[in-house]
Amino acid sequence: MNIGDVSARLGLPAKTIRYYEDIGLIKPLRSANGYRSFVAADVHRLAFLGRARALGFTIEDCRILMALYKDESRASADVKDLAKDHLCKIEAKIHDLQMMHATLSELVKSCAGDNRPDCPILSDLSGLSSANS
Amino acid sequence: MNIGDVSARLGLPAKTIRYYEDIGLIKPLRSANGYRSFVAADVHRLAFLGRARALGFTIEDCRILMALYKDESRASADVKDLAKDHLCKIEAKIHDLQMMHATLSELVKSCAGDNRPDCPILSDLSGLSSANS
DNA sequence: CCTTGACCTTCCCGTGACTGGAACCCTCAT
DNA sequence: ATGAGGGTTCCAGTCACGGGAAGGTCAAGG
Repeated sequence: MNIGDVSARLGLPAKTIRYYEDIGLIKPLRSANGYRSFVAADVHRLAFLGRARALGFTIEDCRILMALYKDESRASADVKDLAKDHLCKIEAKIHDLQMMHATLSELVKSCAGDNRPDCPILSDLSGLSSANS
Repeated sequence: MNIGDVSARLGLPAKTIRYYEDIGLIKPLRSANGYRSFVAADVHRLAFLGRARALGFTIEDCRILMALYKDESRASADVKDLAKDHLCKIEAKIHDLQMMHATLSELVKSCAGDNRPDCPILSDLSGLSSANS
């Protein structure tokens, strides 16, 4: 299989696949013409990568996860710890975003949104702690 | 005021302040010795920037927001539109993260986390759609 | 006067995970 | 022969800074 076929089958951009080879995550063989030649195992690794990335794991996490996957004597605790760690980071990000969302949606709600210049959003950003309530 | 004072007062790293000057967000004067010399207006702009960035606005959004702030004939609708747009992006990110969180926490929950190798997390990543239920 | 240490300056490289684009090669059909 | 549609490499850019080197400046202490 050429890179285009793999790309279409997995929904991963060819650029991304080349990048993954660059950083050593996959090592596809080459055809006589220099084209990358992907076998089933390569496709499987790429699919694994795609799913792990879709869950938000970093590339380095993926490297570790694939090593654990290959290691038949792994402890599932190691995998779980990695996943829990990642889960914490996700939770932290959600929390941060929810804080922003709360503040910003308050401001948006309180802004008239007409053609007059008065704007509580700008007032807040400029440091005027809405002293009109 | 020197950069260190401003940095301490606003909680913005000096590096960040220099970067903001680099990209034209602020234009502090220089003392005879070449040091940046911040006046109240600069500090105010930086504080504005700090708050906007804390709400997750991009630098380019900040540029627009500061222009709107300076423009006394602005329409608050323009500000509100920008903020609503940003709010949508935040909501999208939260949504994505919550999807990841849901999937991943299910997987974590179903993983024994002991010293045996069997691991539903790896099974899922490898493409085995948990066919044991 | 000299030194020390805390500031400040510029400049360049690195981050993460790609994406875009240029310049070129390979293959097949017309 | 020529064009379309693959593929290849390499370089630069993204975003918002952070790290660190090499060097100038300033106030205090010996």
